[in-house]
Amino acid sequence: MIKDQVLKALNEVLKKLTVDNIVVDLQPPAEKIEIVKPGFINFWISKVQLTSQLHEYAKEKFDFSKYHFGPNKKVMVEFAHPNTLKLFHIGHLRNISTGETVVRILEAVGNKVIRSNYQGDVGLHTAKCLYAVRNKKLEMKKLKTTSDKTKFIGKMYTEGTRAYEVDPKAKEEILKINKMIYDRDLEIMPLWEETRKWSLDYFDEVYKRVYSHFDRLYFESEFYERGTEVCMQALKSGILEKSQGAIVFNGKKYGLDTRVFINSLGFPTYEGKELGLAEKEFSDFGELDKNIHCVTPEQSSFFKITFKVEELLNEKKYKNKQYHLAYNWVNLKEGKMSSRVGNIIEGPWLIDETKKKIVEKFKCDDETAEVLAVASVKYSFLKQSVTDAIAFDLEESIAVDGNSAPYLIYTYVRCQSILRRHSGRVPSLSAQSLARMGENELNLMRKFSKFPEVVNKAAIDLSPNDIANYIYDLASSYNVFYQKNPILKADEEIKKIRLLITLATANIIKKGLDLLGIKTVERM
RNA sequence: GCGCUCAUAGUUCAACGGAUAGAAUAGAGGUUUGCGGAACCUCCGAUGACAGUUCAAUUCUGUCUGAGCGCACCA
Repeated sequence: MIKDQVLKALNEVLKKLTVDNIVVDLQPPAEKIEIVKPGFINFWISKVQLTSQLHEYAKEKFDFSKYHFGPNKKVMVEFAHPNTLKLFHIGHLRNISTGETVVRILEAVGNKVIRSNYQGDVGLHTAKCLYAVRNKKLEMKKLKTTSDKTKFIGKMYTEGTRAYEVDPKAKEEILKINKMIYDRDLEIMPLWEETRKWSLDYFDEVYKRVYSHFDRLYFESEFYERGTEVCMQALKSGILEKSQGAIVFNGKKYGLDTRVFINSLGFPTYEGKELGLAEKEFSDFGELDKNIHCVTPEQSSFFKITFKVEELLNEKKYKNKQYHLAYNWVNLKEGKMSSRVGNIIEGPWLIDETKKKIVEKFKCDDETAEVLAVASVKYSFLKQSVTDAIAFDLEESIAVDGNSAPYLIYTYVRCQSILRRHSGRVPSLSAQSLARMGENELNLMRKFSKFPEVVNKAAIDLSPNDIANYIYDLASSYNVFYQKNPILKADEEIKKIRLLITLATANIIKKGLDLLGIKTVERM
């Protein structure tokens, strides 16, 4: 009974809409309006509107609506975060892919975005590695390439970690080295600096390979003095308190955990250093509306607390401006990666494997294979929600059909190929061609019109997978269209429409992939 | 013990209070020798359990089950 009444009511609404001529004023103008069970009014976008959009897209003009976090229109995205003397593994690869696309999406909706990267170059992990490196000066001299040096460091890190676990004497020694690094002891500094440089060179190669770069590299080693100072201030003003020889934040009254900022030896912990970092990040580039930290979810307690302390220190500067984008892990299907188990999958290695498979399957040249490999790997991460863990399967991640980057790029290349064959200019549509427009064409054009909405939603929700899923859906629809409708062999009026559609499809795929930080190729 | 995530076809993912729960992959079978078949089509197959809120629940709430993670001097 109620459902019937709803439909009746909607009919009244519809009548009213028509009577009041509201329909005429709709933007975009509606082609038709109809009532559908169980209670919807559907508005159909007019051909005129769709066609004008089609012309825009054919010219690569995309008008994304603006989205800002505040009046400065300025955002920092902090991502990548590899630690020196450790491997850049597939988790980092997901991180950097996510961070890079978030940057590009936020830029597309009108923000000035600063790319930053906070790297752990001090701490126990460095001490463990240097412990093993210390007596291998001769071996070090023989290492020439970045790749050799990286492998060497990886081996040393494993060795140091093992020694730390099984040999109490080694453990003691490593803790001593750790303190030496903090004290900038001249005995260890040259070694620390040299190996640190090796790591950073290696990271640079990776960044370049996946088309990322940073406006500022921050290092943990920069922040222990300033971090300590800020903690002391916070202690004075009662935000932090002393407890069992350490300086801590007591989170109880805020329903948060209690965490240590300065340990009982007087060293700042990760938390302590973070306060120094925040101060710097919020002043290096003027006023920020938002600082988005792209970091795994196990840090959520850590961020809740440091954000709280920062807010208590300076409400105006920090409140509601810090954001933890908890992108999730890449787990192996067999379980979690860990250096202890020795099942870490290195990022560049994964790209290499994918590349091999692409060369083998498609016989393409090295340059093309490289673009496709990076695209495949990035896309396999980005097509999923950032906040969900990925169950990583090597075979599947290097898959090149189905919902994959090669499929999207293939569709793009196919469009380009058609456009190349048609040497003439792609024309504008007349009223005559508008009349000849069929349902197949209109369906695709309706999909085009969603692109700006999707990008806007991706910006608001920080969800690049919306864009990935959208372009996949578009590519797939175009391929169906292509299968059923001849383009170059159609008669003149229809051919015009279909060429424009082909061009718009190619442009949207290219732009969409670009927002994901993925390159396209012209032939493959 | 307290807290935070998550649970959808065999598998990997979509669906952000609305319409017939979409894809990919795996499996089975196809595409009048057509602009790129790296494509396209058909079939097969799913909401962890029990309550509640709602005109309407995969979506919100509660309990349970299962998985992951975090809660004091690592990062």
